[in-house]
Amino acid sequence: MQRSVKMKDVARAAGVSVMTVSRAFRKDASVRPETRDAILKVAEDLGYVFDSTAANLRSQKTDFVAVTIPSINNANFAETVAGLSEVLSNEGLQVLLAYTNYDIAQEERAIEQLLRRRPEAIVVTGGKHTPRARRLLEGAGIPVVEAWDLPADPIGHVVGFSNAATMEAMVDHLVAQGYTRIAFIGGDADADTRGADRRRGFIAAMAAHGLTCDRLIEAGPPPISMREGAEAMGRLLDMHPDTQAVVCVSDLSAFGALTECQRRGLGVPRDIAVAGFGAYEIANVCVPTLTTVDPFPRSIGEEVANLILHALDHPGERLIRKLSPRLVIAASTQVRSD
Amino acid sequence: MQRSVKMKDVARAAGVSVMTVSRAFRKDASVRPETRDAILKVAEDLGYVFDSTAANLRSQKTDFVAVTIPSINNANFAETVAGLSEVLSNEGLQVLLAYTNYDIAQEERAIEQLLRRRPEAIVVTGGKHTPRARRLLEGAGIPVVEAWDLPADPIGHVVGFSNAATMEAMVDHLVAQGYTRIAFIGGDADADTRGADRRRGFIAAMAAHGLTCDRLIEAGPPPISMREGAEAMGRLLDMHPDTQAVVCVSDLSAFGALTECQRRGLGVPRDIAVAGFGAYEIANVCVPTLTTVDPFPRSIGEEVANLILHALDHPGERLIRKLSPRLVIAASTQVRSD
DNA sequence: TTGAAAGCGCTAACAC
DNA sequence: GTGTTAGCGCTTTCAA
Repeated sequence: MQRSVKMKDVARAAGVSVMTVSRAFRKDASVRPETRDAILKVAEDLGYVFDSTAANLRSQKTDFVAVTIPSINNANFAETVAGLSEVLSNEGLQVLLAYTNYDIAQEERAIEQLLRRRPEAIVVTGGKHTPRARRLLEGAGIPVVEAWDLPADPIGHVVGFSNAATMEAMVDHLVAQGYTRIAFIGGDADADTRGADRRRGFIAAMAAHGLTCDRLIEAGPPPISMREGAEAMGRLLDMHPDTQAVVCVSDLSAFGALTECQRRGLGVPRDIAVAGFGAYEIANVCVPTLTTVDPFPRSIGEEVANLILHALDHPGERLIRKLSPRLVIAASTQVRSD
Repeated sequence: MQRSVKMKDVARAAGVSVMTVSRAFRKDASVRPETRDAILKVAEDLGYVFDSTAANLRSQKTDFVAVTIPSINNANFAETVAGLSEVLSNEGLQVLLAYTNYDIAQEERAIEQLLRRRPEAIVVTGGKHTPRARRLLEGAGIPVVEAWDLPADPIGHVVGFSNAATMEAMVDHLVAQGYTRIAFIGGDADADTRGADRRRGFIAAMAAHGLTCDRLIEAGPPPISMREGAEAMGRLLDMHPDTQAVVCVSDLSAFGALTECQRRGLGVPRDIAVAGFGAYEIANVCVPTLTTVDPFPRSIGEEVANLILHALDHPGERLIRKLSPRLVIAASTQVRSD
């Protein structure tokens, strides 16, 4: 089969002008239906594949939406991207994805590369960026969406929630269950900004209840794995054996912590309560089920997509969509009453 | 900041021709170092962002590598994409990702859309495609890689392994442990071809040992979740309470099955052995740790990337890279000897 | 509904 | 090391 069959070749074979072939490939253009069918058949027979690169240049439209996420290997961000892709692909838009590895310097590089592709809009995870990244986004001339966070000084649109505030509800719940010696397991404070916000929220919520906050365990650089969660739990139990409850920065580390309790013969929640964040599937399947926070990651993606579609039609508007994660109370933090 | 600052504007501001600006943006081009630095500074000050769409058209190079995966929300495929992206991005190549939802009709549409973007190479997961998808790939005139499988009739290059063969080692191990009444939990036979291959391999391996294969549990359309694994395990235990071991199509369903045993008060491996596939992190963290098969998903991605880099320099060669997954024996299938 | 001419913003090719 | 000319494969624009 031929490489580089062009519109011109299809046009010649179909006995029409290139412009008519061009129209035949656009669903909204006016071409006689029989002409279109004939052209598409000829194109298929010749093995013609439409060349977007040329169309993009001439029409100054790429139908790309650029997205940065910290890591592809994270069920929450993957869900967001899945929701985003699904909505956008129905509108003929394609996601162009880049990873930042939880590093704003890498984010800056990713943003620069992505903007060169001339996307219609760009979505970044989180609200902390290098000054240059911020400048690039501000000057891009396209809708910018910051997701998964509520930046104090947004660049453009926002679809997110307060990571810190989710910890209030969590600590309130634990205190209501009678726990007072509560620990937090999380990553390095500065790298994963959403995790750091949760830690900050945890500390604030403990203070609001007049509780001391002397059990903050560092589990290393993000993302915190199950194994790191288990190791951190081991250190916590060694240092503070009288801990009554532990909040983990994610369900993955929480599950790791849970297994460490299993290995040590500690009952959850009988001897110690464990909670996570993210409403990963495992939280709902493991034994006991894990108390967690559901940030509705797929909805975030869908909301971002809908916001972009709206913003492309209504330039100038700035939309802030504040979402409300839900505390999901499960067996791992509930005092049994039997 | 200005939208649509072009090379021409940078050239004028820097007092050089556009061609010199063009050269300044290519690391290999010959420009006087001082000239380049001056140009890049002027460009940054003007807020110029290089336009790939124009460069791509003129140079007939996009630096895209197209990739289809069944689902983004799968740690194994995510690892493959991560390995692929990392190696390719070092060479200035960017991954353009599309999802198929384990559906070859959707794969065909994804391939068509991806080829319109004129990628330098295309990677598809698996070796089963619609006739038209196959024709598109064959006629694309770029390196084609089928990954995660060993197709009987490859389109181009291959980086994969025999999913069926992995089950031989698994069944051999279980039989060596003394198990004979062994079940398989998997998805619908036709959708997830890799899962179907594992089931086929399981059946063949059982036959090779002279064992009957009357415990094949259908857990629904792929991907099989933890929850579906748990439900399938429930059905298995209800129908065949004397089952001694169960092989699950993935670690996620295996973990679900494990939790179902926990809920029913069955000891693993004391009362029943459980094994999975994929070497997901959970297999190495849960209690007991799960016997599984490690297909080295990140290596698959890295191998694919290296193969593509080689193929771009050596057209005409056809490379078949056959990988060997490793059986990882863990606590969940080992008869305790204490 | 269809066609002809012009050009999107870069870079290949060649000249100096 | 730098500049000039032409053109990548489409779509915009205008005309019929």
